[in-house]
Amino acid sequence: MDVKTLCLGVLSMGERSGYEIKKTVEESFHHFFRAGYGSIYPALAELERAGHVAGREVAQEGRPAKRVYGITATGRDLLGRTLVGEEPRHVVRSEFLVLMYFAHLLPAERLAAVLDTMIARFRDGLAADLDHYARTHDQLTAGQRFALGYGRTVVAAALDYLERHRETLLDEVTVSDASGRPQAGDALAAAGD
Amino acid sequence: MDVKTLCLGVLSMGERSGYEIKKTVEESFHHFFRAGYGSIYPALAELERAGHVAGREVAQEGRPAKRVYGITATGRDLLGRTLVGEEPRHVVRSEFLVLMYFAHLLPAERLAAVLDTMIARFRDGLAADLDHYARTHDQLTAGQRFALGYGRTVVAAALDYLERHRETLLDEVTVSDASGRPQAGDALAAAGD
DNA sequence: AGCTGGATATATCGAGTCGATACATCGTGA
DNA sequence: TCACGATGTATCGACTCGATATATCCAGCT
Repeated sequence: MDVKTLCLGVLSMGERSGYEIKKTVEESFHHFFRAGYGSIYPALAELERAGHVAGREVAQEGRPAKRVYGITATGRDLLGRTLVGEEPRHVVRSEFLVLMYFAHLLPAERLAAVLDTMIARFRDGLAADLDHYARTHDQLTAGQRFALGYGRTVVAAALDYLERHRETLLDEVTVSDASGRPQAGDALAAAGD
Repeated sequence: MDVKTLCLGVLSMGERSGYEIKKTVEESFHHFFRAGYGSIYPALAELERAGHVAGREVAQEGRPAKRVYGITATGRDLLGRTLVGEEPRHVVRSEFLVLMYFAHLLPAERLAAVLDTMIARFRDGLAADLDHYARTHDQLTAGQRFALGYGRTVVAAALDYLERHRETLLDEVTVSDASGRPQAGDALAAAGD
């Protein structure tokens, strides 16, 4: 599934501009999908060229004019066929966990800082999520509640893991650093070659 | 962090060919990172050009010759600096959850099939993971145990959520379909193309 | 009055990634 | 013998990401 399909899906819930599509994705798909303008605008252009969406200019007072897109009948058809036809992918790409995998190459302060950053990020994300859910949950479909609930559950589990293993990891890494193995900070300081 | 850094990291654990790097990533980073040949081979070529890794041909009997790379001193230095300097990203891209978000556009059988596919995938992944962990856990560093444990915990939480909400979602979607709203399967059957 | 920062809005470019594919060698089992 | 799968290197097009440019308007500060 590419951003084209995502746009069709969002537009199936109502007319939106490119900017507003990105806002919707950020709010509703926060935990499991993202899309930048560099993907959205070309996708919209291609969809319009193919007749799956129709755009029209909308003047606004107090802010720039926008181009609002609506999904067409063929667009709805394409969306249905794409959702049925593609196998469901689910990919995690975590540079954070790669960093943790190589924790023994990091200075202890850096390790602690990274851990704290992620804990804060997950906490904030969860709070924003809960807030968004509370404001909208009575208008959501079963599928929307399911997807949002999944994200919330998984992030909560991740946060819990981080909080419960932070100290242990920090201790173990410090101990093994102290036991003779050189740490990256040292190597760096000595690296003068 | 790009695949170049990933390669340096893997090579810091020992010499490997491009093919073997991919194997290592699949085994050890299964839950949180992946890299294809289309990224690994160019990364290796660029790293060698810059002097961060050194490659040599190794003949093998009974299988094709391979080109094995080892990390150099400047490579180790670059790895340390990169791991310290980059902010930790963590991105999930789940077409599966987008699909669930739009569950009301899916025929019930398709929805059930997608759910079952994901449950099976997570179950298998978890089993392979447990197996890999059991075979290697006494040689792992604290950071490696932490990263692997994170992956295991999060996948287990996801699997649990899926198993506990599968029936509910299926019921709710079926009910709302029956209550008059047309479903994608109908639209598709009527579309005649 | 003037200036800055931030939200709204569209658009593009280069760098990097992904998935598919091509090619080649060798062992194993039908 | 012959297809298949594992090992191995390599590349190409399509797509995505992140940064950046441009522009308008409001709110708040000096």
